[in-house]
Amino acid sequence: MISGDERLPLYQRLRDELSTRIAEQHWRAGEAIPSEAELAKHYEVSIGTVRKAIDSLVKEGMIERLHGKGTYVRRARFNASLFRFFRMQNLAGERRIPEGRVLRMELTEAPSIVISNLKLAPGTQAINISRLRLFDGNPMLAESIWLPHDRFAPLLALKPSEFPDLLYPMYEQRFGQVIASAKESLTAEAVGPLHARLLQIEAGSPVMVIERLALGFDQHPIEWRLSRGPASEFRYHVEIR
Amino acid sequence: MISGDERLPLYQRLRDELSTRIAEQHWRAGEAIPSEAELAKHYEVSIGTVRKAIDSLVKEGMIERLHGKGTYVRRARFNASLFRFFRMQNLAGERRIPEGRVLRMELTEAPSIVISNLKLAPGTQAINISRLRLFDGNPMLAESIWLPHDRFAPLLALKPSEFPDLLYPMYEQRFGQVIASAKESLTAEAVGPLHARLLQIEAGSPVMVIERLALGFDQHPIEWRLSRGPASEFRYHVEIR
DNA sequence: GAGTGGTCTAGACCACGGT
DNA sequence: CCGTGGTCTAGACCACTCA
Repeated sequence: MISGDERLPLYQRLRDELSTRIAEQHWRAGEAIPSEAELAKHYEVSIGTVRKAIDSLVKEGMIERLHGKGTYVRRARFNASLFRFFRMQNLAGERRIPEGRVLRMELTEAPSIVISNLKLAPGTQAINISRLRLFDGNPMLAESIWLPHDRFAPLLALKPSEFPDLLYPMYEQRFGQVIASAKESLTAEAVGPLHARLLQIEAGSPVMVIERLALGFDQHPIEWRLSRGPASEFRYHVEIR
Repeated sequence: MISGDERLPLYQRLRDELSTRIAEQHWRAGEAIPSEAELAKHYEVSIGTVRKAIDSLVKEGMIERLHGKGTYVRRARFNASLFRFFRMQNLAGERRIPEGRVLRMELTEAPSIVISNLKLAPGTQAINISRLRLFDGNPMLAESIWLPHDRFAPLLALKPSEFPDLLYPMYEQRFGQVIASAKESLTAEAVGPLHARLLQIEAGSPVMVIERLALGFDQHPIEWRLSRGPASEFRYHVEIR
């Protein structure tokens, strides 16, 4: 027996049910969910219906099938996504993780664009982190990261040197905040004096501007960041169908 | 009876079979393919297998299901894709088609980047079109379009004023070249003197550079174009999962 | 009402991963 | 060997479109 709107198809209600369970961390990231046969028996539906529900969750990237082993809740895997931006300069096409250097962190009143993106109440304070990403000591990206205070308060106790290069795994381990998807938007602009200095490029030269809103499984906003990098180092690829 | 590698699953061989038929224009764009029941009978497979094959073609965007009507071969619908780049400045979020003004067309030796993208033999000549796209008379995009001579030779007889605003429908109607997908890549740069003049912007201001390789159903390259537009007018959106 | 795609079932058999 | 997901079948019934 599955709850939910009776008018919806069974496999969709089952999809919602499983999706909710995963979002609630009933099954954790990296763990296997019950087998298809078990789910079919428990929810009293045919195995074909279970497969259809699971199919859609796989397509959404929430879970992962491993033939002969089971169906697993996916771990956050955003590490690679950032690399879509970087021009692969290394001959081997290496995917090195850029060094992350935190310049400043403060609790401050959130500007309106952060308020609306993180869905905060007007006048709320939020955590703002300024960070530089570097390859071989060369600045590649200047990031301004905004986090809601209520979910990330303990973060303020950290020293800049204690931040890891990749933040999302830390969000998951220390705060239980799993990034499931993100929306990005890209523009370019002539660099201003502040970022020209940070990125060590000539004032007025073109920079790519990347806005990213990172969301949890239940679509609630977790982090908003604005990044700038020298345009010459960026190339973004898309396939249109 | 379905041909193809016996080791591949049935539904995948059926997918390939249907895909080939569509690419060969056995069923034309806009027409319906046979019903699921008919296909199941003809190929002597169960209807579930037919549905799985059709599912994957739908996901690829080659065909489209219309409940109660049939399954149709998709028409090229690239008109909308270009708009992903434009900042919607109109309050209503209108999707107007920008005017296309052909500045120059010539048959000339293809540069190496065109050779490799269009898979031409070295030293081959190709058709090059310079075109400006405008909104309300304001230049938005300067395009340099490259086409293989063998497929598009009759195009050279056209006068600049005879070109339509949208080229892909013309490719389809006059040359039987259907654009099925495209690969794009985005960068930004400081504008050079030539494009500054064309786009009527200040020399050195940032422009978005969009490279697009347009492909047919069988993945052969049909058109390569390089477009530049003022960065302030562009915003590109992506969802990462 | 005839014909289409959409949902759902119950079960057989295969391919793969571990023990 | 067992348990997992992957393929495939044959058929019932529903929802939608159009004449």
